[in-house]
Order: sequence, then structure tokens, then C-alpha cells
Amino acid sequence: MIALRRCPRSSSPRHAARAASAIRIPPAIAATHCQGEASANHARIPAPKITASHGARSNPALARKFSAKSANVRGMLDKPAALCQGRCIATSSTTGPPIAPSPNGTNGASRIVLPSLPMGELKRNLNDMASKSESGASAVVTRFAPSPTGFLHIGGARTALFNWLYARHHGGRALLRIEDTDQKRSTQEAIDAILDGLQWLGLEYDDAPIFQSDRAERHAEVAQKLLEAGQAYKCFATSEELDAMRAEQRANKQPMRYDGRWRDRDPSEAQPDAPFTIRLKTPQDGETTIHDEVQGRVSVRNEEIDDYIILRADGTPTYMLAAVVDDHDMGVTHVIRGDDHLNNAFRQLPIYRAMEQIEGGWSDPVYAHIPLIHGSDGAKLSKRHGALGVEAYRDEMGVLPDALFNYLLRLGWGHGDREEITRAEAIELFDLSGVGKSPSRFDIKKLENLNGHYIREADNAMLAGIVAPQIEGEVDTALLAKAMPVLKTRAKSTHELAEGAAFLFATRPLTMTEKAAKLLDDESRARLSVISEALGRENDWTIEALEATTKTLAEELELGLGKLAQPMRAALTGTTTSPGIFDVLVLLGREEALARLNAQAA
RNA sequence: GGCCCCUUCGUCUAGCGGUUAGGACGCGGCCCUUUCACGGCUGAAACACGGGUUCGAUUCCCGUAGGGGUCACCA
Repeated sequence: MIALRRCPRSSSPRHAARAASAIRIPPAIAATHCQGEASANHARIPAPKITASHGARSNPALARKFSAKSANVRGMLDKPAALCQGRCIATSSTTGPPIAPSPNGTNGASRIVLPSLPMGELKRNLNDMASKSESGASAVVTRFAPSPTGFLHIGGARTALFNWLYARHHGGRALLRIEDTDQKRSTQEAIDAILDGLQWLGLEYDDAPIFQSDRAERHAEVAQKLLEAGQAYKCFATSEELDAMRAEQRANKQPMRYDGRWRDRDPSEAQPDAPFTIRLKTPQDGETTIHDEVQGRVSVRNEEIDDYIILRADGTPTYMLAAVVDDHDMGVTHVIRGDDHLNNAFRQLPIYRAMEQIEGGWSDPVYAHIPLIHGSDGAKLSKRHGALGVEAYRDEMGVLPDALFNYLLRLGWGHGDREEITRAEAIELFDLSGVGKSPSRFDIKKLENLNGHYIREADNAMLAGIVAPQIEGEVDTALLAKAMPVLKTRAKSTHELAEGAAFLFATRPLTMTEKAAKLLDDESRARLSVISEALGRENDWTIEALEATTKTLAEELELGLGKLAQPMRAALTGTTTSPGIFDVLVLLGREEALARLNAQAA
């Protein structure tokens, strides 16, 4: 039997895992070893008493933003118990510095970045949280658990949104966990992109993100308990052996699953030092049914579920184990995730039930498997469908976070006729009962329409801040903001806002679009000089006065206003479409406007 | 292939036994109008199919078809 002890010298189980994998024994064993003697790895890597926040470490911008509160952070670390006190543990929103608006104008996520704790304390806190949530009035706890193998795509963003809304609606807690146990595929860039994307969307979390890789030791500990209780067993089958088994099953058209060949065998039958995995001993008879908040009652016969691996031969946990242990330790009450995980619920539930039997306190979570978002071809959204990270919607499509928030909300969820829904309303109205069961397709046109709506609603100065960097040349932000009301109605992206504003900051001689140049024939140029002369006498440079003057002139010339306005538009903006011509005149100012008119007059 | 899920206008959805099947995006037309938009009005557009249950099915049940998901020492 392997006695698992936490190595007091190593606060990072990753080190234990690494040491274990180097000599090909489970970290549980390595951990035992390191109790007395540090391995070479441990000797080189001192266990830091206080580690920097993962979030901060991973995101320099965030780290800078929050560096000012490091004093608070340290204070909290000295009293880890304080972490378990209030509902909202982390507190940059109440004790941190004022949050500066992000470059995009949204207030950033205020509570993502927090210090991670040494392993032991972290675990204790999580356990406290779990028991607290059970003893309390079953407060809702949700989590978003992305795997950092790529950016935050639309589907992930919506899962995050639904989890967040559910927690907020029920006055519960929204947590974030980074599932980075796949060392080969997880990247720092992806972690940064995900945190950044969530922040941009305005989803702030109630605690620092949990990094799954930091918890490998606890995962191994649970595997060990399962093993000791006879709810799991060692499997000495090699990969080659299993491949052969599957090949045979495939050939015989049998379902492909582990055949339980080590389920009832004595480990002593294996070679003494043979590597082994630990597999869960899942029930073989009967069936399991879950009452999914979205999918309804779903049943699967237990024989469909094989004895899957929970701890690899190198002692690291598989997703199936890690997710369950973390959800439990974090006190997660509602598991809301994509329905590509629906089958996993039936595999994960046996862990809960086994641990419930072993030590209690592992009641089933409430599941809600939400349908996936499909690409326009109806298949699961993937990179080859041009699935973009949320930052691409911001940077390349000029989308406002409120628009994406609203669009994502309406994808798969509905509330009567409601289409345009603010954040506050979303929190008030959202519930799982409004989530449909069928998959939905991503419709860029509707997003654009919604974006136009939110642009029209948005604050002018904020928009000017977003748009200014997109405009060439020297930009007067105050003027840009002043022009925003008439620019807004003509744009469905911030890029279009920038295009529409370009004329304000163009320098003479203006470059003309083809259509504009065509408009400026001899007749038009002649009219422009008449107009210029008339407007030159105008002292009251306001929309009303300029309009009155121009209309009077049009009457005198017995022409429609359009005959004057279009040449003016071409001369003033270099294009054939723009805000109202008198708005343009006023925005440009008397001097510049007359100069542009005269430049084209003949 | 086994298992699981899904199916109302092109798309997102409302509907939860009796409705002229509603709204939104997109599309067409009209109005407003100095351009383009915005806004307003308006039109075309859907219950996949076949059986049941029922006085009555878009709605409940069962099939069929189609679509999707999932079956790793990935997550």
C-alpha cells in the first residue's frame, strides 16, 4: 500500500509529478520519498512561501494594474482563513485601486487576479468552501473551466457567460478554473487570451483562478483513497496491449471499451516494477440517470461505461478525475457546460458516488448541458470554420463587448420577445429554464445589427476613445466625440465609425472617391463658388442658420437642395456619403469648411 | 459501428392540446429625406416525415429520415 503524504518541502505538486515522471513512478510515491530526502529537482527548486498570482504572472498588464495592492495581498496571505469569510472573497473591487477603464472602454474584470496560496492552504480553503456551501442555504457556485489550448472562442465565451449569469442571478459565486493539466498543449498565450477575453466581456470572478496543474497532488490523493477503498484498481495493461484490444473490438464490431482485464486480478500477478495506471471501478449493472437542467432526464446503462483511467502511469490525473475533484473542492453546485460533455457526466458521477461512500460530502452536482454553437455548416464550431477568439471580434470586426454579450445571451436562450437586453436585465432574467435543447448557428449579421444598436447607445467619449486609434493622422478626440452622435447612426462596427469619421481629420487637398470626383463637374463647381460666397457671408455658423441660408439660395437658383448638397458633400468630405451636410459644415468649422469648398469651386 | 442529444420562417427564437403559429436579424416594398444611415409602416417566409393518443395535435407517445455529440494514459 502506498501511503500518501504531502511533502512539506514542496508546495508545488507539479514538481512532485515531474520528479515522479522522471523515474516513472506515481507522484504519490515520489511525494512519500520526498518527505525525507529531496530529489534532485526539489533541491534545485525552492518552495516559495508566497507565490505570485498566476493571473498576474501570466498577464503582465494585469499584474501592473494590480501591483498597487500587493500590500493587501500579503496581508491576506498571512491570514488565509480570511479567505473563507465573506461571500465574495476576493476583493479588489472593494479594497483594490480604482479600476481604470480598459482601452475599449469597458471596465475590466476586477476580481480575476489574486494570489495563489501554497497548496496545503489552498486545499484547506477549498474544503471549507465546500462544506460551507453544503451547510448554507445551498448557495449556488458555478465555474467556467476552459482548457488553455487556444483562445477563448465563441462557444467557450457563451459557456462562461451562462455560468456567470446563473451565479449572479441566484446570488451565488462564479469561479474560474484553468484546466492546464495537458502540459504539451497548454500555453501561456492561451491563458492570457482567455483571461483577457473574459475581462473584455465584463465577466468578473469571485476568486482567483484555480490552476488545475497546481492540484495534481490532491487529485492523486483522491485516486489513492479510491484505490484503498477498493473503488479503483491498478491496471498494468500496456498501451500496446490496449491498442490491440481495441483493434480486435473494432474488427468484431464490438463497442470499444476497456474490458476490465485487471478489475479483479491481483496486482502481484504483474511484474514487480511494472508501470500501472489507476482505473475507476464503475458499476456494471443497472443504469444511471441524471436530471439535467437543460436536457431533462437522461439515462445510460452502466454497462456502457467502462473502467476508465483516473491516474496515468506517470501519476498525473486525467481530466475525468481532476474535474470532479476540483469541482468538489471548489464547492461547485452547478456544472454548466457544453453538451459535448453530456456523456462525461455518466463517467464522472461514479467518482462522486464512490467518494460519497468513502468519506461523505460528495453529493452529486446539478448538471446543465447546454447545446453547442454550430458554424454555418451546422457542425461543431472549430478553427477551420473560422471560429475566432473574442479578441478578434473586438479587433478585427469592431464589436463592442455589450453587443457580443447580448448576442451570445440570445444564442440558445430566450425570454419571450426580448432581443435587446442589458447586463442588469440579463442577470435578472437569466435562468436555465430558458435555455433551449437544440444547437444554434452563429449568425454574423445579427451580431452586426446588435452591435449597431449598442454603438448608438454607447457613450460618445468612450466611442471616441476606441475609434481614435483606428483613424489615420492627427485626431482631435474632443472633436471626434462631438461628431459621434451623427456618426453613430451610420455604423455597425467601430471600424465603420472610424471610416465615417475620417473626413474630419483629412488634410487638404482631399482625396476624392471615384463617385465624389464624378459629382464635381463644371456645373457643380460653378455652384460651389456661389455657395461658398453665400456661406462666406454667414456669421452665425450653426446648423439652423446654415440650413436656412442654403435653402434660400436653392430657392433663388430654383434648384432642389440636393443639387447643392451633393457637390458640397463631395467637396467637404471627398465622398458621397456622410452625416447631414449642415452637421458636416459645423463639425469642420467655418474656416476649414470654406477652404474645402473653395478648393473645389470654379 | 455502440451510446447519447437535437429537429417551428434562410438564421436566432416565442409557443408548453384549441393561436389568423408571434417577435428579431436578413430580404422586398412604401414613408421620412440633401447622400448614407437611423426611425416608422408593410410584404414574402416555418411546425422534417409516418404512425398512434385525443373531440382536437406544432404541442404528448412511438417509429423513420436528417443533423449533431461522444467513445484516448486530450480536455
